[in-house]
Amino acid sequence: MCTLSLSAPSSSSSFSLPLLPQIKSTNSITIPFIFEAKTKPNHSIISSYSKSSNKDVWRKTSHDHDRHPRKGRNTHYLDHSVDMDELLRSIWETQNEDELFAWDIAHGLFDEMRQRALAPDRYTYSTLITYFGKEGMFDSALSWLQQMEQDRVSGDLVLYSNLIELSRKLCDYSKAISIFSRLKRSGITPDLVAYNSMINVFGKAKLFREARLLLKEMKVAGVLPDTVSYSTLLTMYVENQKFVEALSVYSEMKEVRCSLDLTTCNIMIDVYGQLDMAKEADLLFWSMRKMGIEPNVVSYNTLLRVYGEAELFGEAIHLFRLMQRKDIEQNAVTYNTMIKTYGKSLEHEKATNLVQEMQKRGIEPNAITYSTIISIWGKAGKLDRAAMLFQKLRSSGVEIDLVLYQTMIVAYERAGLVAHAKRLLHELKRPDNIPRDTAISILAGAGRLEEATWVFRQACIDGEIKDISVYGCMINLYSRNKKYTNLIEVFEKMRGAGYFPDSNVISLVLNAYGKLREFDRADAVYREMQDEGCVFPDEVHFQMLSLYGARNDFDMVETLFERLESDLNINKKELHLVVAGIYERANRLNDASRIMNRMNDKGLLNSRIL
DNA sequence: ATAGGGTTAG
Repeated sequence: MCTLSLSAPSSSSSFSLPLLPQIKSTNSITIPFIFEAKTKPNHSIISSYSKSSNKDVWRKTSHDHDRHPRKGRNTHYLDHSVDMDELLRSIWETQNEDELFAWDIAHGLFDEMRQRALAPDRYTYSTLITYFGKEGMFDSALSWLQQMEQDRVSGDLVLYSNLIELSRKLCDYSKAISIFSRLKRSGITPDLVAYNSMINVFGKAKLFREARLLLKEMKVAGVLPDTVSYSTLLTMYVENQKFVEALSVYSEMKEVRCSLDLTTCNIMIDVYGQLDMAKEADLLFWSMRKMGIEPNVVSYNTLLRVYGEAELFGEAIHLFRLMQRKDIEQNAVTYNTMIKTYGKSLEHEKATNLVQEMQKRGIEPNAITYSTIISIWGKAGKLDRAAMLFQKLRSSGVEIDLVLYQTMIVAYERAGLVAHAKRLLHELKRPDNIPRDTAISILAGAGRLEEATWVFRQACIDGEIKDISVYGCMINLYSRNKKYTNLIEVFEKMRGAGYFPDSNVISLVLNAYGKLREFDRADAVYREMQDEGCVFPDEVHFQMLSLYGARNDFDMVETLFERLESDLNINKKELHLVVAGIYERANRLNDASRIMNRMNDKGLLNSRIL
């Protein structure tokens, strides 16, 4: 389990770095022991204790060696960062429960290297950053990056790629983009995998244009996009329901003779299905073998869903049983899909039977199975059965996730049992059996302002917010309810925890600052995020323009307008319309028409921008 | 010397 560093780390007196967690003095005894243990590069000592997560064992053994902590130690191992790497690995293998402990040791080593005039090189930093990052101690990892840049040690592709991957896994896409721009600024050419990661990041950040532009950039940089590049792009469009765009990417792929593979086919079967092109989906599936691609369980499951959604119930059940006859792997997804299809064809008994069948075959039903069947039973008027299952799941300790809860609430509401629905919502306030993150997301999603606020505050105090999306949920909730002060409070907590806001959050935050007439702070956030290398969708820039307009700061409107006008990525027509609109609202009609004329002069009226 | 990317079910 990763532990996230959630509190804003404060600087410690012994080191000059910003962003450092405070070092607990009680841990200091452990550092000498690490030095002792590695007196000779003797990994066995460390690894033998690394099996134990009990720090007392460490201390006891340290004592057994009966040496003075800071005397007579031999630190040859510090000459090479490989040893450092090995050492850190050992430390982390102890699964130690305290991140400050790890930080303490790493810093002790680092300090030691400095004292011995051993210059930390990029491998030292790479090791530190990778390990802190992998442990989810992202702020610590970044502060090492800062230290590295201060030391004028240049990072390399591996290091930056690691950081990008880390941000991606934490869903901190703005940060990933920021690191990517840092990478390029330091003169490194990303390779194919790095580019593909970034296509994914831009997609997740919903920066569609930037993702597509990356393909062009790759070609310029001499890195040819491959099947993964294209399928990443396809996925981006699919995730955002832009199926027509996906089709166009697919045809471009074939145009440039980029080869198809299993994943691409699976994605495209899905796309055809979503576009109600079941026939094409069917055709693609059954021609895969001719292309030398063996369909896998994902291909089957996807086609199964396409059949179901097209109400081709005969085909669906036929395919489902064909898989069994031909001994093709079936999994929970297969069953869940088929159960859903039976729900659609109003055969809820058959759906119920399938739940039993999967259990008999050792395929464990999961939260999706349960919420599917609860929903089916609810619609079939078997609410008692649904409620009983839900109760049983809760008492059996199965993790109740967000959708499962909501399904049951919706089932109650459908049946007119509003009191029951309310009771469930109320229970979320007592987080005995539900993770706080989950509870907050449900409460916020259900628009329960007070309950969500209460649980969120508690969870912050207890340091239980582990998921960046929780902040987004709360910010959305406050925005919907025009609680701008609360919104800013959440935003500040989010920044304090080291997270970067995504474009949606930025946009809501700028809006909130605008409503509170805190224009300077809006401006500061906008600049800060840009300095960090964040890329904004056009809307965010336009919003900032509007804020300057609302403050009657037309100098800033003009300055930003000029800058955006020279930015190739901005939609120029919309930019002019937005600025003209700002002047119009301020009753500066001369300026408005000046902007409109400028637009017409440039022939932007009918131009298509990317 | 160090690593890393894309697909299915509520």
